[in-house]
Amino acid sequence: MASALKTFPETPEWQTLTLAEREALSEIGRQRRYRAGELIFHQDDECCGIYLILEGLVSVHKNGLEGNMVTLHLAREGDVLGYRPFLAEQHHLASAQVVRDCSVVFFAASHIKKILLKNVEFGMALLRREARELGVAESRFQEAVTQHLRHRLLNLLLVLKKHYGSGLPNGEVLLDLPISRQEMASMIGVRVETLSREIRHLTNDGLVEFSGHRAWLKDLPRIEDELVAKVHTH
Amino acid sequence: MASALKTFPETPEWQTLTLAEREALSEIGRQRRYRAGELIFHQDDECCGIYLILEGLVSVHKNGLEGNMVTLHLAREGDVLGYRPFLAEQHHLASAQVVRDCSVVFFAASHIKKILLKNVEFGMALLRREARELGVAESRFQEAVTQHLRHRLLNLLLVLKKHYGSGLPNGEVLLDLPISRQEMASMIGVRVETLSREIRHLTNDGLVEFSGHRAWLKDLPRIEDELVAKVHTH
DNA sequence: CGCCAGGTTGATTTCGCTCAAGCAATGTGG
DNA sequence: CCACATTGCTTGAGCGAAATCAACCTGGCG
Repeated sequence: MASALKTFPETPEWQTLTLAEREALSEIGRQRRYRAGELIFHQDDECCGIYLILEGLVSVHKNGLEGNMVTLHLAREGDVLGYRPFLAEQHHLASAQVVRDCSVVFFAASHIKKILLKNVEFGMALLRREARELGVAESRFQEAVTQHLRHRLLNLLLVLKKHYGSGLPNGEVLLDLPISRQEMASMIGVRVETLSREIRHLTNDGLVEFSGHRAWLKDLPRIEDELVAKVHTH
Repeated sequence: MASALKTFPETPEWQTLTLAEREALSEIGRQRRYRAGELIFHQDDECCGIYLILEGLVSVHKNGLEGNMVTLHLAREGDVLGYRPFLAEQHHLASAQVVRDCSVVFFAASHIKKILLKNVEFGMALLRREARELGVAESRFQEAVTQHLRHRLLNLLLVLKKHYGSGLPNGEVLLDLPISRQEMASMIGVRVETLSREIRHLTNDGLVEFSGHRAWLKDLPRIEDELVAKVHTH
């Protein structure tokens, strides 16, 4: 299965691998496809290895005890799933559900561990990656607890802009949202209805415009202003 | 400064160190004392190394743009501060403020990095530690966003119980709270007044009793029940 | 003794949730 | 092709939880 060889993404972690290691991984990686809606793994499942997404989109979410769900990540082409429980030697603490059809390669934990023990650079890269992820998680906690919905939504839009936004000639930005309102809501920890209302408010304020899964950021400077200055002009 | 040698805590990370490495660290570790209220490092400072707490208590908190503060950790004897920014190669994203007088050893980043590159087991232990921390952070986000104050407060009390609780003969638990209401409130992301009220509610329900910095968990079974079953009997 | 920080309480407001309905787009079976 | 479900999104009314603002304790401590 040499085809997988050239598919390793250009991330710091994979770049630390030697040619031999890449070839070995290509041999043992099990590739398969998932359709939208399928679960790649489920919360509380044992973690048997990691998943490299070659193509598609996956949402990683966490369920509370009474069905309360929160989305932790959107994982796309080039992203790796399940490395946290693998490194923590824990069961999965979240579920991975396919949003758009996926092609995924699975690497068994034992193989990755072997590389980790031999290739110090690989471990260092993972340490860095994890540490940054932890920083993001802590910021998100801070934001969830201190910031209003409006702020969190604007923030989410800017995050989505990175991957799904394209600049228009007039300076506005077009977002091709890959996810439903439900998913958006659960990323910032609110109900769908509340999200819907807040979108209306932003629209009324002339900051954005929504139509289905398309969104325009009409006034990027003002959006960014609000996020840093937090000047409420109501 | 061989005195520091025997002070390495019995955590998985330090246990991976060889005798030679411990001795080397003891040589280069700079020990000093901090008084309550002092800052060990400040958000946005450059991260120059890590801090091992030999004694005392430190609160790690993060400030938003408009003075909104959230407490991320309480670090005690044996805990390490600043390893996240060190591994992430970022500036500090939080401040560390002394709650109770501390004795702290500082290790410069370059020395730790040297060990990391030589001792794979040390790196693996850190990977595991970080990954678990990340799991905690994600759970906290989930909890902050989906759970009510009451739930979060009960949870906090059980967390504090681990280090500051002592069982009484009658089955109750006595907590010697090391922190102020302000600090408690900022750990669960609410205002002090709101915390105060919730404490009263819990007291009225016969679950706890508070007096200054002492708290009794009067009915542990019911507290634990509420946390898993989430049966609201109001 | 008065001061002051930390803590509590009360009144009011605001934000987001719940419950319920409506609506548009899509699918499905007769 | 139409009648009818289904699904995703929006809107409204009312409610409840926590924030805000303000006053008031309380216990150390100079």
